[in-house]
Amino acid sequence: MMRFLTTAYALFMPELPEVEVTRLSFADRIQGAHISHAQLGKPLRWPLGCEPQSLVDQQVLGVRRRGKYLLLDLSAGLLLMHLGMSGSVTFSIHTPPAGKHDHFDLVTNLGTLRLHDPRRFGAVVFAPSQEHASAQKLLGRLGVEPLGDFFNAVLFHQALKLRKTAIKQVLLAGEVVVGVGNIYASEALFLAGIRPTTRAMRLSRPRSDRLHAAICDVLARAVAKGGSTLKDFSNAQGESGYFQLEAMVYDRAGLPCKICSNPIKSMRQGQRSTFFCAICQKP
DNA sequence: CTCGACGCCTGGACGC
DNA sequence: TGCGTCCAGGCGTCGA
Repeated sequence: MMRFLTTAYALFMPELPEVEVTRLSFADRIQGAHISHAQLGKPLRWPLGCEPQSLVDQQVLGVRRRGKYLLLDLSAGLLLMHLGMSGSVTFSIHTPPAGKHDHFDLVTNLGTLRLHDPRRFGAVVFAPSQEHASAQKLLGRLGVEPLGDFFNAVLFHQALKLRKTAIKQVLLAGEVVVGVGNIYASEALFLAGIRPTTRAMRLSRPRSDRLHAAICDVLARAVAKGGSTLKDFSNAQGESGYFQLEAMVYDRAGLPCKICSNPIKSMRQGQRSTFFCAICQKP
């Protein structure tokens, strides 16, 4: 994790907590703003879905989050933003010239919302409404919010019983629960003592309960930590600091487990790196 | 239907 | 120094 903390903030992988903290960093300040200009840079993951000009004169009614999507409610539609794996968003009174990796500006009377994304896996998509096909294509299959009221142990276990795939893949797929990316999936499974390769349907109710609790715990702690990071940045013009909990297993291959000292193992699952402790995490 | 593989994109690490 | 190669990954898409 230190490697990430010492490298460029822009290469930090935004998972749900980072997106939520980003939202918190500007949601209040942009509410009610009138859009005066919208500008695209290089192509992002998906096309905007409208001419930037058609965003002008709309009002920003509020900012919500669904999974890793930021949802800006506009007076005539919905603007979906995704940070991909290298994106960051700032909301600032000032509008400095766009840099090499600044690919979207939403200029309003209250400030400029800017997406900075070196790898351009991120996206900004406009949909006439949340129910519109262009929005539902992205939001329609998302699972429950892990920090919301509907993420409960009973339903979680029921959903897992229907999946034959490895539990880590199920978490990453986002169809049962959203927002758990590659880092927090490894971390939550470690906290729950579950081997990432264990098939979801094989998890007993008690183990499923432990995973449910671990997901809630790791994400809530990360949001809290991000919130405190945010406070430190609040005198700046809304830069959202990236942050991460100190990892127990992620990116620690070969290093001693912080619980049992056995070397952390790494493997590939579905083209993704997975880290686990073979002693602390049972199949 | 489910499941796994692929590709998009760039910067940093690393080898020669 | 400079170049080539590999790697990181969210998630839609495609093929089996």
